[in-house]
Amino acid sequence: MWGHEHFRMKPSYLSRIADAESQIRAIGERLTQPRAAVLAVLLVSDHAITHQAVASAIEACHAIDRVTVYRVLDWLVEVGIAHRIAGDDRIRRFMLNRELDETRRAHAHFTCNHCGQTFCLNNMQTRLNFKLPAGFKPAEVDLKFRGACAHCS
Amino acid sequence: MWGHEHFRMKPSYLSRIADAESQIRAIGERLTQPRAAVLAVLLVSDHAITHQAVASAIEACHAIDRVTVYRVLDWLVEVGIAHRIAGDDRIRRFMLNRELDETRRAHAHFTCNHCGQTFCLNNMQTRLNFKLPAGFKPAEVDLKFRGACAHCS
DNA sequence: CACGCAGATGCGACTGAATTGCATCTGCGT
DNA sequence: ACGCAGATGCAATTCAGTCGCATCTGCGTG
Repeated sequence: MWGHEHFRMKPSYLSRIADAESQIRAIGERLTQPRAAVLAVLLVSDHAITHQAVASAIEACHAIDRVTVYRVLDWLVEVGIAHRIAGDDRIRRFMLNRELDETRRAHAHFTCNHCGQTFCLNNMQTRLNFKLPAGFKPAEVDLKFRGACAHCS
Repeated sequence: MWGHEHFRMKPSYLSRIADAESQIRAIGERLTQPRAAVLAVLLVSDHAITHQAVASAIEACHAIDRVTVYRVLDWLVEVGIAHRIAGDDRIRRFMLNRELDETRRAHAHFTCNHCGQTFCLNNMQTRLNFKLPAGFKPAEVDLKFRGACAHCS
């Protein structure tokens, strides 16, 4: 039920290395091979993936250190290219930001109880009118669904 | 900034041991000393607390095994007395269910970026009208806020 | 009230995600 | 081509949570 994180990830991320490189250059950050590889892996994934999945995908082609993958993922979050999702299983998943400033605004994620995948619902039409207790000032909102995804239901 | 999980927890949970015991008996479950102690700790906490915080609170009075605390917390969730909150820091926090059937319905939590505490906003008036992509069938909804809490803002 | 046992506890060892320290290497501006 | 700030690789470590197993105990039964 779990553990098949990448079955909907295209066979290779190599085709997107060039895209990744130009995206990194575009924001004026230092371009390195690990950074391009990690970003390329995220580019070909349509759902949030774990550090493990990223590392495995790259290791199929190049040797790369696990720690470097951790650091590059953190860096991608830092520079605003990707965001991190804290799962109930204590494993962090990463996904590209499709919209500008997505990190600071409201997120919506859907985790499938069957295939275990986490999707990012950025195109969702949501209006939540909440009334927080007095004094509570939210900076970020994270809306998380659990259930059956479109492929498993 | 982090690490002071219990500053708003009353000095001792011992005054609530009796309450805890009767609550456990009321649901027809086996009453043991660790179960009463863990439940009593949750009873005196107004926010979600970690396994660590529960264990420390009890160890100040009785000796108790870390693993037992884990098992009792899981058991409390299982029987519907408490619920678990997955934090961004990969640490699970536990809190009593104030309303019946709270576990299955929508949750709302607020994590303060200043004091690190997680509050349960069960009295929140929220109506979220969301339109998920076709085929996605949510079973649970979890709404998480991050920002400044009433005491830190 | 003693007995028996299912199930709870205690203890030690283990897992696996994530982090840290440090030596080495490399992208990139000069 | 050169130099160095910052990125990488590697080994060791941390820490929440889990597992296996021996022992103990709550509680129903005779």
